[in-house]
Amino acid sequence: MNIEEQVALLMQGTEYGDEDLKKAMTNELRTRLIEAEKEQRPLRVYCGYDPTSTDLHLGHTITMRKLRQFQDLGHEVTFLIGSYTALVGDPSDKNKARPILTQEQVAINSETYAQQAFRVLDQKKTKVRYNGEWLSELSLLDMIRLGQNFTVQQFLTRENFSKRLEAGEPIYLHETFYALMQGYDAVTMKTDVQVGGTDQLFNIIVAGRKLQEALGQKPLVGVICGILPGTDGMQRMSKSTGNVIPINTTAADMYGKVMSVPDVAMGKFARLATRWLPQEIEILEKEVASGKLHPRDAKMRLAREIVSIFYGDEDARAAEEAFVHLFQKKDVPDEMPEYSLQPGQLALDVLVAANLVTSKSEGRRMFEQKGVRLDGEVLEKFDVPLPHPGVLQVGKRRFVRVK
RNA sequence: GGGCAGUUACCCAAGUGGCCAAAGGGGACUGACUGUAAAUCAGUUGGCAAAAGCCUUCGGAGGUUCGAAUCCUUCACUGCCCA
Repeated sequence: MNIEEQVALLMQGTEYGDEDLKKAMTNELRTRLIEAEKEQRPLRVYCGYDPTSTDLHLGHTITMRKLRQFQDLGHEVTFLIGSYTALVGDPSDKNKARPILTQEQVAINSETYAQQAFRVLDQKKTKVRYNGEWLSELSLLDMIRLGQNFTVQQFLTRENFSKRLEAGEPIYLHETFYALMQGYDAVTMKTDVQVGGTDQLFNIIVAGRKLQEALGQKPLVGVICGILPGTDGMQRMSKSTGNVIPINTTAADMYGKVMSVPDVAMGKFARLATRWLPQEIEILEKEVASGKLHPRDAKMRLAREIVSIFYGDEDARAAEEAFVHLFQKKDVPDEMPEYSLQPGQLALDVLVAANLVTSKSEGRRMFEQKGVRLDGEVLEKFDVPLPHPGVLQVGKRRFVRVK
């Protein structure tokens, strides 16, 4: 791949909210790549992760995908675990009381986190480090010195803070430390390129670069990945909005969840979550735009690609088959939880006992709304015993095999 | 430290003694239509109950009242202004 192609790939899916900044970063990246090639050395690339949660979803993996691209081009990638920054909490997800993690928790979380990450990253080529390594060494005086490089105004112009200021929401002092700590990470590792999400724009572009410059290093290139929307296609994928595609699920579930993503978000998924090259995506989009390819079929390719990243080609193919079987041919899935019917058990009670609904009231509503089916037949009555064993379905996607 | 305002269901938000399980919006769910897409339409959205109804919920605790989300006391949290 020539340098221009590399730049195109590495900048794919990035978002800076400012064309000039994007241009500047693109140019700097190009320069760095040329330099590295000349000097025969890999670029030092990193992205930091706070191991606050252990359930990774697709949204978490977009920066990993970006790291992987660098890896594949021969650069040196560090998977930095924010063992210390996790204690502070990123201001970008405010208003949640964040439990202070103990060292053990951080260790455990990091372990599972990394495990899931290595489905995207090449484990052999990845350095794993913890920022507690150097951050715990900082004295108060060191911290003050770092702080001397920044003004309160710089922080207040940050959208995240200015919005809250305007809305009269709290901004805690410690939240400003977070950026400093991250900047210090970049300095310590003599970073060439830092990858992060748009929520990290400030931390990377302002804090990291400025601090490196102040301490005599060449400021890093920030590669800011765009936000992956969730299954609703609009909002950022996050657990709290309930629109996530988890990593630790089944191939079939993942396939289905990708299929439920609205068409408009397909481009973002393709650019952020697949191994596809810029030209390939372009061709795909053209075919859809010209009507040559049905959007559904394009999405099926997308779903298959994403599933195959995490579960391999074989499982991805099987997931696709199951999907066609289930939704396009309106069949029932092969695998589903089972429930043993108690003699004389009322239909409503079966729903509750089999965890198809969370309360009897909800169950009643489902009956009233004709959302309950037994072997494909709508059940009307809930206060009678379940007529016979079979596949019990609530809504479109909740199934239990009653025996 | 002082003054003022606020805390309502998943989220935003109305409600200032009974007609309040609590308006409206968003989200979510169900049904129709479809490609598990979008858009649209109809409905549901605390729990128990077939229903009438009963129970729990408006930041926490206590009180006034026949009756409290609404009034009083106190505690906690947040914002604004002053220091």
